[in-house]
Amino acid sequence: MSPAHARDPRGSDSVRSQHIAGILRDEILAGDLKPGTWLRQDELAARLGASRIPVREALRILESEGLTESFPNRGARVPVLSIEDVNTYYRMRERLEPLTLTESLSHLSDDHLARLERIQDEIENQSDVNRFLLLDRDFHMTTYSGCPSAPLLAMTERLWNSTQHYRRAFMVLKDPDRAMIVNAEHRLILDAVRRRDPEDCERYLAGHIRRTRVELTAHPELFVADEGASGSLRLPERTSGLR
Amino acid sequence: MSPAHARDPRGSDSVRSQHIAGILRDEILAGDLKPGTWLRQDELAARLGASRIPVREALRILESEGLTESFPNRGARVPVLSIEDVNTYYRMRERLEPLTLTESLSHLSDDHLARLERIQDEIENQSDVNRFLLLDRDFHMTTYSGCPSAPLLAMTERLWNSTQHYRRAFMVLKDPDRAMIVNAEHRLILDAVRRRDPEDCERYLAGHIRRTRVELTAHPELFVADEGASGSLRLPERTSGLR
DNA sequence: TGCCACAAGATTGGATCCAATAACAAGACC
DNA sequence: GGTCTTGTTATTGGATCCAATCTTGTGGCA
Repeated sequence: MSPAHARDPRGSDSVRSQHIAGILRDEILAGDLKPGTWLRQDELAARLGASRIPVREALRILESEGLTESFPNRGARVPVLSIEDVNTYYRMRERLEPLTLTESLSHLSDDHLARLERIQDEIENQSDVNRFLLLDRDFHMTTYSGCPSAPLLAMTERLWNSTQHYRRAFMVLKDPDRAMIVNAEHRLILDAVRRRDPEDCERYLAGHIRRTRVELTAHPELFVADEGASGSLRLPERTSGLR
Repeated sequence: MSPAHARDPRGSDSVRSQHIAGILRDEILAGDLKPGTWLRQDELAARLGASRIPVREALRILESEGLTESFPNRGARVPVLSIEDVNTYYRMRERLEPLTLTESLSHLSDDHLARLERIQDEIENQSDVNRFLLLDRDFHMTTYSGCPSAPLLAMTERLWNSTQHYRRAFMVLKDPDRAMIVNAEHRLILDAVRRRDPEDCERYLAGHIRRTRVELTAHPELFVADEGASGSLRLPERTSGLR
């Protein structure tokens, strides 16, 4: 995965705000910017050598991807999720991603399958946490890559992005059996994909996500009460009523 | 539903960009701004009496809600959805909204139930298309209003917003049986909600959405090939690979 | 001591001006 | 005649400055 700020200058990154969004996206997903971190426009502008305008735009772009949240007159930060939030995100994933996968299924080429095989092989032959996170994401996204619906793909990616930090926090808790279980699940999914069997795809993918959710939410210590990062501040009350 | 631009000036609309976003949101959902319409920053700034900066921000806000889409150096427009897009949005709804409803179920008060009863009564005693669209949305959103998860609620609302225009276009095709069917479905959902029965809630809600999808996508004439509105322009190729 | 008013600093929001890019049209060259 | 090039115009993107808002610290007062 090439870092966004190293792409072809004539790509969509020729627009400064998208370039900045790419850098911040990488930093958030890599864990350099943790939940609760406030993203000051001044600071970012200085650090990235631009004015605050493209930084503002970038923060909006990231907000639309679920990677930041912003409060009027108060700024933007990396969202802090409660254990309930993460639980719900995973429940959403359990329902949505099987759809993404079945929509993708008939469009996957043999090249895709070969690539999946390679990725899974590598997953089984390494043990670095960050490497696993990258490969795992790559594995699933490759199974989804045939999905012809851009909105469905975007939503899927958004759900992954939003929970990335907690997935990482969970992974550092070593568990001797986990690798074996994950690999078994991946192999079953890969086999169902190879057979183009939508029912088994849904079954094993939903199971994979569900089991991860159950394990993840069994560790409440991964979720700080709320902002311990910087600035104690009353969060705006939740807009409950949908207007 | 009070129009956004008439809210308390000390509300979140005290920020100009959100005020503008509110106005445009209403205009898009009301059908005044149709799919394919380009949203020129200059024009909007002049019409709404502001500079282009808050307009830009507003367009980003709307983009994060799925109500507009923007292309670098080319501007923003109301998205034009193909019949496949709408089909997929509805499939997403079939999976997600039953979850929203079951999450909401245990938090719904008797007041909510009384309100649902009133809304459904009114739905059955009127025949105006726009009034129906408002009431129908109100009915479903009220059933969801107990959902404690803000992201899930936001995603649900987003899916509704994105397909609003096509729902309206469908409604103007008169069908003598439709009202009866919709009312029967709503009554079953309402009953299941009253009984706090998550299984029946899921069943009847999923059926309701699915039947609507099937009927809607049986009318390909509702979906123009692509932009017939203004400006023929090559759309940027879809970013297929998810990086 | 506890609490409210008020002022100073920090931070975001908005307006204006300028630069960069894209769509469009006219003309040169083959 | 067709295609490539080259200005022109419309439109978006970015920089700088100023205004509005929020946070925080200080002091008065009961």
